Parts: sequence; C-alpha cells; structure tokens
Amino acid sequence: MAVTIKDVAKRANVAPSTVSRVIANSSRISEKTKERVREAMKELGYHPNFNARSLANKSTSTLGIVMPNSAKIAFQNPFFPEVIRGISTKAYQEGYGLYLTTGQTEEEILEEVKQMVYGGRVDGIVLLYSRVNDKVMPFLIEQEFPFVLIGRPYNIDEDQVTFVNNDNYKAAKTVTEYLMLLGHERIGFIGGNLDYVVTVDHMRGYEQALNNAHIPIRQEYVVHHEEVKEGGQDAVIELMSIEDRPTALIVADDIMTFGVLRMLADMNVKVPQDISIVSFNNVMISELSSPTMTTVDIHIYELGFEATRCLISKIIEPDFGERKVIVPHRLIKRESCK
Amino acid sequence: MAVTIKDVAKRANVAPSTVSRVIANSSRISEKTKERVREAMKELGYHPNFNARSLANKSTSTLGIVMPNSAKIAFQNPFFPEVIRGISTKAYQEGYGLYLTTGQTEEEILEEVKQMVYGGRVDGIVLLYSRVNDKVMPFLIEQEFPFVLIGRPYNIDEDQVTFVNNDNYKAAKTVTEYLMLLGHERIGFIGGNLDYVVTVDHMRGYEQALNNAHIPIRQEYVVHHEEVKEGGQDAVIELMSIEDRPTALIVADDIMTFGVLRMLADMNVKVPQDISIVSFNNVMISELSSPTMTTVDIHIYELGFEATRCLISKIIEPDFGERKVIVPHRLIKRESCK
DNA sequence: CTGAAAGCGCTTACAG
DNA sequence: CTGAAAGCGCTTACAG
Repeated sequence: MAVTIKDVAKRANVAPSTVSRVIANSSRISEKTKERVREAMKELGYHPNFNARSLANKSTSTLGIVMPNSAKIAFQNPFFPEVIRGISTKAYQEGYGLYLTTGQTEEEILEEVKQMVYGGRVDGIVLLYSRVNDKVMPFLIEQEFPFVLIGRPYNIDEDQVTFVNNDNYKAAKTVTEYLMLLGHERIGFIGGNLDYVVTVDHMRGYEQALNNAHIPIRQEYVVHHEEVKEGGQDAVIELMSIEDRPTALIVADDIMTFGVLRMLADMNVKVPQDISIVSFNNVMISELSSPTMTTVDIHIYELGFEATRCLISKIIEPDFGERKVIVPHRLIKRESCK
Repeated sequence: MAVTIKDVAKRANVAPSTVSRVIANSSRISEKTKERVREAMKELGYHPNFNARSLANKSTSTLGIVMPNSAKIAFQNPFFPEVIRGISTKAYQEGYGLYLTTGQTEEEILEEVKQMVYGGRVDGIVLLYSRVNDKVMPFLIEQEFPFVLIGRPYNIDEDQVTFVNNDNYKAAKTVTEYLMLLGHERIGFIGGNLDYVVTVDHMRGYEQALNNAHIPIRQEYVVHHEEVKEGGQDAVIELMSIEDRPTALIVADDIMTFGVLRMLADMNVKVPQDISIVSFNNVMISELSSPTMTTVDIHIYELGFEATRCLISKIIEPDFGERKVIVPHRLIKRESCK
C-alpha cells in the first residue's frame, strides 16, 4: 500500500491535519514542525494522492484540451501540435496538467466535455476551434465553466466568452492587397471548411479587399476543402480548369499549399513565374517547400500560450483578466509570389 | 452544488449503495429498481464525480502519455501527432481518457511520471520513445507500474517490458540493400539523435548491409542530427563537401528529408538524377515533396493503437497479454530514387 | 435483491 | 501553533 498522510503523521508524531498543512506550506505551522514532517515524508517516500486531493479540494490542477472532431483531419496539420506546445509550456509553468479529448464525432466530444465538467475532471478547458453551430461552447457558457476559445465566437455574444485569436479578416485582406499590389487581378481563394469561423473570416477579408479595389468577385475562383492533402490538389484542378485561370492563389493553410505546389508541378505550372501563392500559418516546415512559401505567420505557439494564461487567470479569479486577446500576425515573404 | 449519489438515492427511495450498483449495472439489482434509479438520475441530471470514483476505486480510466523531452523538437515531427491519434482511437474505444506530460527536460518529465504513478493519476503509461540511459523506464519497472514502450528497450532485459516496435534494424538494412541494388556504393547516412534506440538500430542495419556487400563503411558518410529542419540541411552541407560525394542518402525521417531536398535544390543537385534518397516514416506530407519521396512506411498510427491495446490488457490482467509486438514496415517507392 | 457502515486519502472549519 | 472531527462523493465487503 502506498504511504499516506496518516503514516507520515504517525512517524512525525503529529496529527494528519498538520501534515496536510505542511504540504500546503501553511504559515500557521512552526518551522520546526515543518522540518520534522518533511523529514518523515522523505523517509517514507510520501507522495500525495491526487484523487483524494482533488475530491477534498474540488480542484484538479488539470486543464482539458478539446480538439475539433476527427483528430484524423486535425492532426494532419502541424497547427495542433504547435498550439498544444504553447499550451503545454504555460500549463507546466503554472503547475497544471493536461487532459485530452479522444472523441471523433461532435457528439462524442460533447459527451466527453460533459464528463470533464460534471465529473470534476478538469478545472478549465481550452477549445481549439471555433465552429459555426458548435454545441460545446453554448454548453460551457450555460454551465459557467471556465474556458477559453482559440478562435472567435460565432453567433454568440463576444462578451460572454474569453478568446484568443488572430485578426484573420485583416490578415486575409492584407494578403489579397499584397497580391494586387504585385499586379494580380485574378486571385483564387482556396479555403478550408466553411464551418470553421477562421474560414469565414478569411473569405470576408478576401472579398473586402477585392471590393475596395473594384474587382468583381468571381465565384468560380473560390473553392473550399477540408482535407489538407487531397484538398489542395483537388482545388488546383478545379481552379486551373477555368478558362480565365487565376494568376495568384490564396491558400488556407501551409500544408494545403504543399498539395497545391505538388499538383502545380505536375501540371508544369511554375511558381511564382506562372502563378503566385500566399498561404497562412507559417508552420515550421513551410520554409522547406520548393519554392519556399510566402505565408502569414499567425504565431501558433503564442495562441496556445496566451489562451492558457487567460484560462488559468480565469480559474483563479473568475471576474478579472482579459476577455479577448488578439495575437498579431506577420506576412513572411519568401519565394512563392511575384 | 452538483447532484450526488445521495440526491438520486433519496429521489428514487433507495440507499446510496443501490444507486452505486445501478451505475455499475450490477446484476444483483432488479430491473425494476434499476429503472427507477435511472429515472431519478435523468430527472436530476446526475453525473458521477470522477475523483470520488477514482479514489474509492483506485483506478482512473486514464492513460498517461509520456513524450520525449523537449516537445519543441518532438512536435516538429508529425510522428507524434500520428501515434497519439492511434492511442487516442483505442483509448476512446475502451473508455479511457488521456493525460499528457508537459515537462521539457528529462528531470521534469521523470518528476511528472512519478506524480502520475504515486499520485494515482493514471492507470498506465505509454512511453513514446526509447532513449539510451533513460531513467523513466527503470523507474516504471521498479514500481511494477503498467506501461508499454513504443520502441525497444535498451540495456534492459526485454522480458521485463512490453513494447511495440518496428524492426528498424531490418528496415534500414533493406533500404540500404535497395540502394545497392540500384547500383549505389557510396551511400550516406543521415541519422537522428544517437541517444534514441531507433537511431542505433538504423545504423546497425545500414552497416550490416554494407558489410554483407563488402563495402567498407566510411565514417565521413555518416552524420547525426536531432533538429529535423536545420538537421537535414546541415547534414547535406557536410556530406556534399566530401570529395567523394555519396550518390545516395538514407535519411532518418521524412521531415528531415524536406530539409535535405531543399538544400540539395539550393545546391543545384538533382534528385534522383544526381543523388537518390530514401527516408523513414511515410508521414502524410511525404507524398507532397518535390520529388515525392521514397520512404519506409512504419505504420505510425498502428504503433499507437497496438501499444494502447497492449497497455489496457496489461492493466486489466497483468499476467497475460503479449509482451512484444512488431508492426511491419513497408518500402513505399516514389520518385526520389534511381 | 437491498441497506448500513466503513473506507478511499485528502482538506478545512472549529476549538483550544 | 496544533488536533479531533466532519466531509468531499464514491465503492464494497458484510449482513440480512
């Protein structure tokens, strides 16, 4: 059997409550006693039982991470490992552990979130996506459970949720303007799943920039795909089949851009000579493509880090802390635009 | 306050113990009572408290995932998301949750593992790496705590640990032989960190194949790097500076190969015309390089899935179950060899 | 088939 | 500064 607080108490000749206070490093215990108790803990190899603690405390020092449905698709994309790295770093610093959802469908995930919340399995949750018509967020709001969203709430009053996001609208607008500045007028747009808010924002930015320049928006220049691998490739086929081919492409995400580049190479279309490409994320590997890609660095790590910072402060003092953090983005110019 | 077993008991006019038995679906409770209790649970919106359960049960239905130190480096590589996906799938199927280490250094991680084990935070652990002189594994063995290793134990009796691995030795040997069959004799080897057992195994396979063919091993043809991005690029510089340049390269991992291809392109060395390349892993994105890469598919997802299967069976019945699973590998021929 | 009671290993008012 | 006791929300022998 594991050694408990009682064993330590006996050994140190004090009451269990005293041992508990020593663990919490209460100022009401004399240094002398503390020493003695700590000695006993060492000798016996005492380690606190986490579940007992959580039960008595009603707090777990654990944060839940909720991934979008279908980790299959999600994990294809280095975005997630990188946010998690940011989350992980801050969580470690503050003494929190990490608990991961494993469900694949939306219903499974909602069920898991309910378990986390009702079961007292975590103290707070970071939501790694914002999806149109998502059910997880309304649930969390209704329960008044501490959570932070990476992304932007959609169809929900912004004041009700703490979130960390990029200005994706502006990023897409800037990128479109950048391409126009380079002389492009026929600009294609390869977006992600339209259920995700980020996709919606990208679209709006793209359209706004075009509008401002009085360039008509052509529906055939806009395609959406979820799968990053096949998605990029399929999109290229669609767009390159148009008579009036675009001379520039905005791609939702770097990994998709790999697919785009691959397919373009197969078609013997040269980048950037024949077509320019800008994408989003600046994932580590994006500087290893041929040609290297021009992309918007959205500071993924920071998104995770900041989200965790906000979440923890919300757990500790629910009524203070920022409710909204916008992480700046930056256009990284490399070889794929002309 | 959350609704507890007591509230349900009152509502259903039974004792708390009966409610508990209904939750566990004990066969000793009549269907009629079960119905009544379930009704009450629904009406009150009862959800079991996870920590209380774990405490009474001494089991958590949670699996710990231990990542190699420095998630920074680890998470650059799609290997990890993909194993985790495999783990996640099986864990979900069996009703287990996932808990992640967050530490960066070896000491931090060991400390976290101790907390997991002593604190009763998880029922078992899957170790995502096997490292020479690792301290985590000896600790787990000493504690007789259920764990499974993805990789191969090193300097530890194989009978003492359950592990899931590829035959990395054979894979490297085959790959080397494949290149020799294509006519190559000057074959370079770009390996990962020599602290990892997989690297050691790759090396042995490479050397063995060369030996069998009576081709002398040249130390200058062998380089090691940990960072996948810079690593690949640095390695190329080293190898291409040799007077007697290799005509083929074996690269530890696909992402590294992206760096290698990038650098080779910068140097105007054509793949596969001037130099052939084989690598390992067959990560999703590896079919998107230019040229697409020939690589060994090690079935990463399956490694995670199998490991979790073994772990759970070990938790449930410690004395049965396989102790060793070798996941087959397969050479995927694409465009990078000639 | 069901209940009363003890116990899992902590924490925390309350008392002194 | 320290202790005795109650409580966190479950489970599980034991008894009937």
